[in-house]
Amino acid sequence: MEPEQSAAILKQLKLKVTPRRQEIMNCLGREQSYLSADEVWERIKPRLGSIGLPTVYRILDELAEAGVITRIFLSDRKQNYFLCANQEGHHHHFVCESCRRVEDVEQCGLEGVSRDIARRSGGRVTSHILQINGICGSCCQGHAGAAP
Amino acid sequence: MEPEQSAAILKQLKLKVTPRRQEIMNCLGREQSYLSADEVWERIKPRLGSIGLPTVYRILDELAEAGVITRIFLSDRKQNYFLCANQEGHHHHFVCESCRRVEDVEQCGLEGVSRDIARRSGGRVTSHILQINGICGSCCQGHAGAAP
DNA sequence: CATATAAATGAAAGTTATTTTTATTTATAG
DNA sequence: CTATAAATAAAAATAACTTTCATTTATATG
Repeated sequence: MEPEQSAAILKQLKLKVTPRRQEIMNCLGREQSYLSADEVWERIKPRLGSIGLPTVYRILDELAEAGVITRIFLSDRKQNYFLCANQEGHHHHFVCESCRRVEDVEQCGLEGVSRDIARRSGGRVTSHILQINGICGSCCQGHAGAAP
Repeated sequence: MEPEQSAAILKQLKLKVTPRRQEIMNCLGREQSYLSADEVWERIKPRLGSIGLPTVYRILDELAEAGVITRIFLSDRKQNYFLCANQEGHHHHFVCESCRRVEDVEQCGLEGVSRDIARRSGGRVTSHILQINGICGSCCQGHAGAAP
């Protein structure tokens, strides 16, 4: 992720463009997989001299609330975050349980569900969580049958 | 949930049929909304005389892993659990952000996604998380516009 | 450019959900 | 009934995450 892009995203969110925020976005943007708050911290510390862990938590939470980064749900309770190169258009993610790589899943098909809920019960849909888990192509080939 | 049903479910999972496990399933089965481990603990303590909190955590985790109960994802990091009366057929849940009630969502439409991933990248889908959040019908009517 | 101000961050301490460990108890197969 | 493997209690530990408040910094405005 280019510095200009992260700056633009932050400005759009009415957040100040600070080195910490940009560095966190750059760090996640370099990865094709998700990272925990702790992992982000370890990676950006040398680049910034120093940064407090609460700052990392705060920024990750802000960006996730704003929808810039995606929370990845795993069986351990830790929160993990992924910054998708594709910042446009509603889509979801396929998460490889073996190598942690995240791929886009274009198909969503939840517009129909929202309509159904509204029609059936008079309710209103505000958000949804969709995450596909599995073994990615290269992991399937690399060690066929090694899936958990 | 009837005692016979919980016993049958536990036997099918090769888990011992213990009073603690049954009481936890009964407790969740009585609710139309999700509960945290702590809430389950408070509710079953008087019925069992005493039970340790780690036991509650262990049993909830077992049942969730087995797919008998569903983890509900909220913005606070706490784990919450829901036991669906409908134990047959693949489906998902609509969670009311206002009253915590959980309703079934029959439509899923993820079979196509699995096929797509397999075709496009050679990957394999093992599971998926889908949760619809919103305001349920009665909350919408009860206090129209009171949604967060 | 200078500066006022609201937002952002650091540092340290605190909170709490969740887990681990080990000894004891209990469900169940035979 | 009895053996045994699984389940539970109790207490302590862990670690993810938050809070607080003093200090610093980005940025709007003159």
